[in-house]
Amino acid sequence: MKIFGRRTGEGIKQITQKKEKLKSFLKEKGLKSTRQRDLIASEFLQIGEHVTAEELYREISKKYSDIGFTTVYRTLKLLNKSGLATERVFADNLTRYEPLSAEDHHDHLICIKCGSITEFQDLKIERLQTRVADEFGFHAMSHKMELYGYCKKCKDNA
Amino acid sequence: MKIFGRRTGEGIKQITQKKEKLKSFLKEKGLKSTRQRDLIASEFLQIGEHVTAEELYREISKKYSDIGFTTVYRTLKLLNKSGLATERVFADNLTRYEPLSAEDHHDHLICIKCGSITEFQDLKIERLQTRVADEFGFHAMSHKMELYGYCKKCKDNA
DNA sequence: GTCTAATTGAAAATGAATTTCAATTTCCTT
DNA sequence: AAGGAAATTGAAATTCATTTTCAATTAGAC
Ligand SMILES: [Mn+2]
Ligand SMILES: [Mn+2]
Ligand SMILES: [Zn+2]
Ligand SMILES: [Zn+2]
Repeated sequence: MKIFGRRTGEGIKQITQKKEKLKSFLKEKGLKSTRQRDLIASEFLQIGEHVTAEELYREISKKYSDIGFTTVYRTLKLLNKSGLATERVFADNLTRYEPLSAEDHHDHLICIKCGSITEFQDLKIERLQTRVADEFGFHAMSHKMELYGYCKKCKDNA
Repeated sequence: MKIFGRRTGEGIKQITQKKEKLKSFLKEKGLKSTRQRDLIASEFLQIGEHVTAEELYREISKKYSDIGFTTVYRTLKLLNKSGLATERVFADNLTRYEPLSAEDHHDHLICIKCGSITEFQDLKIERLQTRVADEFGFHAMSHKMELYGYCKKCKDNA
């Protein structure tokens, strides 16, 4: 099993690279590069966590009070379409976004006490999932797997 | 892997048994048995599928036009609390309910074309999930696993 | 610089889930 | 079998995240 460490915001070079990718995407689609999109993307990539539009908006507001919630919301949708972010909905039913590169599929452990989110990847499980699908003649395109419980910290403080 | 066939509504005896269980639950909690709760529970158990409150309400309305949506909604919550139903939220973000006995945990294959839902249970995967959790010092209480893709029928008709 | 189409932000709309409240019903007590 | 307290019901109102609308602004092609 490949263990993901805690997500730290990405390095400056990866951020620059991703922002280039966004620019290409925009040009390609006849969309425009704007100050807002640029700032929102930067902040989003820097945070690097699973954030809601609301959370990201509050963060951005501190520095740029002229950027509206709607634009943050729309930019996250855009990042999603461009492949730079994924939408995730966990048990609290809020839509969160996280930066994503094409390759790094992973699943989540979610603490029901403190809300912390840990990422993991387990190829054995992935293979078994494919096998299950096959047995039903089902062609799986994606999956969702989340484990809910108490994280190490919360378990120990109990 | 234990394969679940298509859910057919449950047998009359199991339904009766579950309705008894509901009655005990109500009495135990100081709640009341009512005509509405009885009819809603019956219909729900008979349908036996993953239904939304809205869907169940529409079904019930056909026979009993005096039963309101709110009561259906509240009764499903009640069935959930009493352990007779589980709440499930799939990718469409609607809350669905399905009859559940204490023992039969299972996960789902969901067709992104026709919406059909297939149930499966795979102990190997379950064990691996526990192992993943352990590696993180995480105490898993529950999990959610859904595979999205094309069911056999939709795949073949493509 | 001009022009057109895209973008922005505030406000309004949507829609599922939940709550409120007055009228009704259950069922425990006499 | 009444009486009465407490729970239930159904319609309507509310909540809350998400999404859409629209008039004003802006990007960027020419
Ligand atoms: Mn993640
Ligand atoms: Mn199921
Ligand atoms: Zn925790
Ligand atoms: Zn299908």
